[in-house]
Amino acid sequence: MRKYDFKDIEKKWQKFWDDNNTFATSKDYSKPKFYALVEFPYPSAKGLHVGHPRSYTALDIVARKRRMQGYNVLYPMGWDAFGLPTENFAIKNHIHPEIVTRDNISRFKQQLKNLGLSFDWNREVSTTDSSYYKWTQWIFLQMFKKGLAYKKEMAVNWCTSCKCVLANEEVVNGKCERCKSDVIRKNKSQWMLKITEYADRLIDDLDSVNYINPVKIQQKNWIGRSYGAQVEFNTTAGDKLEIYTTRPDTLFGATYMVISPEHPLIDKWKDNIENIDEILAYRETVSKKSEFERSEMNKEKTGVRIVGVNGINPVNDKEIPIYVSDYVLMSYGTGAIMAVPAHDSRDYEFAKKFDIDIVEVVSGGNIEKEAFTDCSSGKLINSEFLNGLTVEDAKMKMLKWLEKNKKGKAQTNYKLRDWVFARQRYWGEPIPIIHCPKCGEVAVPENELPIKLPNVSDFEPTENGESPLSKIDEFVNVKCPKCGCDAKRETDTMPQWAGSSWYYLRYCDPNCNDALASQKELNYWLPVDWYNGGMEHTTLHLLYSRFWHKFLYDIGVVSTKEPYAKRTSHGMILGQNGEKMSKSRGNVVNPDDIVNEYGADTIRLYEMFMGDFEKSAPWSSSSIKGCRRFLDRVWSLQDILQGDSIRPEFEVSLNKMIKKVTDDIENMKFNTAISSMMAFINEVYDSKVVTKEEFRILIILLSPFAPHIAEELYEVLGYGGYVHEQDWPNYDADKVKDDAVEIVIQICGKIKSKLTVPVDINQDEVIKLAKEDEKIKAELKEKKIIKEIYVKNRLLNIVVK
RNA sequence: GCGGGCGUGGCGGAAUGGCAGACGCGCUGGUCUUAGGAGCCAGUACCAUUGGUGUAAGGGUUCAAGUCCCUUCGCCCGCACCA
Repeated sequence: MRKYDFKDIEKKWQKFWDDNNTFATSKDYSKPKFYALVEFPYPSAKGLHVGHPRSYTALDIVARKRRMQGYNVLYPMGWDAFGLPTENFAIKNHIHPEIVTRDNISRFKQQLKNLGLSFDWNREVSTTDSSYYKWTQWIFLQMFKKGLAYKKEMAVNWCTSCKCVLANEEVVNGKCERCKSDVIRKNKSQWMLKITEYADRLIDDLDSVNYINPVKIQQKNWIGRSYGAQVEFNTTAGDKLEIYTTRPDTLFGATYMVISPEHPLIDKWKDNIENIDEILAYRETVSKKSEFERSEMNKEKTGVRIVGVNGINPVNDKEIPIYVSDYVLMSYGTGAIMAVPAHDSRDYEFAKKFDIDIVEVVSGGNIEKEAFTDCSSGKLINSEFLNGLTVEDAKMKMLKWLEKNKKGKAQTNYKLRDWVFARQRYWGEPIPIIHCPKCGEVAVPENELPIKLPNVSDFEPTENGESPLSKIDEFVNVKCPKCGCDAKRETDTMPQWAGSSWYYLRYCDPNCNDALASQKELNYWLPVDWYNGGMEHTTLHLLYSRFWHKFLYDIGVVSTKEPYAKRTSHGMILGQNGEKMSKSRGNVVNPDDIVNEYGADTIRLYEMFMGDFEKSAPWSSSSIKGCRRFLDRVWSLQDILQGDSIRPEFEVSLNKMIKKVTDDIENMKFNTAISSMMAFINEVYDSKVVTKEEFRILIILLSPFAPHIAEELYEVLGYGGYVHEQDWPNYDADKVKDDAVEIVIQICGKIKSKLTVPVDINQDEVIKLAKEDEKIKAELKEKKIIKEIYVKNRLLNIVVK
């Protein structure tokens, strides 16, 4: 037998698959389809991370298995290639981002090919190709036409280093998610997408998809729907002050009000407010705090009472003070609240500090000590017509009262904000809009798409924060498509999330010229059957792409309400020391090195074996040797090959292995699938023989995990054909059971003895046999049997006194 | 603070409420070898003498709990005053 030369073997089969287009998606639409999707990578200059293959190998295994089970499988790959790091790299090194992107893609592609992943490379897409972003722009135009894309002057998150607007989601602890620089607030007119219009559907339709639970929960929390009431309070200044509350039942307990420092009524009341200087000074201090400081400050509440204007509680006409405090946000609800210190912990803290009345209106807590916020127990008190009701009933009754007396109405609010959809950068999709002095914002005619990025040498952001595109006159100056007069092109570009919001649609028909993909292909392939990706994309990419899909559904482009039928998530791979891999920690593992030293099959196997797929796991350079050793042992089975058919005494373990591997792949329990194959070959080695058919089944089961060695062995052993063409083995349900089983005999739940009995024997026989057992006899002596519990093929528990 | 998850040998991790520690790493001993950082074989939770104890700690449900319920502690992730 020749040595297991993984380098030759892997090179040989990778070339074979490439030359023969082995994994090209079939056009045979009569077959059942299976669309497997993994998040396409951002091709950074750093190259592939060992985390990438974890996700890609997992669905590669599923895809390969499904092909062998007769499905028409689409398993594509592409590049999410617009984005800041490439642009910053380009600026620093004076290389055009297009060239940087091209080089990075070719490196990534080679690295992926070295892993033997069965992607259909004929369907490769890149978000930076103009034939691709033509359709990104097209989707934007459809949103613009439906009023979902709009411009708005607003305070935006401004990264001082990137010189760029960030979405709320991209700001982490007041710092830019990418470069960690300070983020400040800046007023700017920005393109926005009205994702809030889809908030309800983005929550409610989660019921129709098979996502792992944490993903559903995170999406729901992010959207943050709450049901409550909008209530009008009169003020002594005459103006009405609107507040939002989720606890209309506690209105009788409202002892003061709070408005946000940015609230416009402050300016209106300038002349009524006796301490206006103090209020404006407070507003000034607050505005100077960065978002980060503001959240750091949340230990101690601050605020100032407005002297000269009071609010009037609509339910009892009592005058109550109004405060200004930064614990109320202008961006949520109405920017004003009624404060019920007895039943809200923030209001409680504030009231204690400013010595404001605390009126208990729900019994059951101890308001001397803390706010009572529990809604499930307690009855209303001190609340006139609500007294004695539960919180739920009181809410309903108060809502009716408010509506009847025209003091308020039911109102649903969301934490979700509209999506800031513009970046003042070069390396992104140009927004296809023209600003005309007469017609305003005008859509670029669809036949002029794509609006290509002009090829320039200077892509540094401008000092005033405008996009570098604004410096290019021939790009900027155009005629208005409507009236023909001189107009200017929009120079902002789209955020990185744009291209990744619909890439799974393009894979269905990547070369389509007259639509983002043809109806026929979309109808056949949608929805994605299984989408795996990281938890870090749950609130950004996943939400955005669901939003775009729903919009495309509404305008008739796609026929499913949801893009992804199933969403799973892989855990992170940590460094050897259990910390996140990073250059600064010096714990980065380069997949190329592992492929070189151990081979692609070994790294694939190891990443699937290292632990629970959904949990993070530290890299171990010694554990990986065990996986390599296993492949060596599989290879060496050739030494003990003897005989043809499956030996009768191996029927059971073979069928058990088939069942285990088959089921475990579907449940993403790749680690135990592999361990069952390890256990099988250990058993085979103990018998010193493997037969041709036993070996063949093992090779087929192993092939999705370690495809190169499997192809090679299949060929070398002369089974005929290729392993990837074989049918996935079925197990025989009758043969996954042993003839005899070992049954545990317990006395009062403690194991006292074990019996080997024929499978499926009945309770009476087991009890009879147990009572003949010497150890059990001794245990039962002078004891009274109270109860006998028999679990078939497992145990007998005798309870005695 | 809120939401989610987790806590099992020296390590990664297995266990439809039914034999805790599968499988792998590491370690120990043996074997083959000029050699072994290769291979193969055996052993490997803890305490002790038959036997007993063990799944973060404590309590509960059950004939039976790593698994279900309650309390506490610790770690990880997400969100940060969302009224």
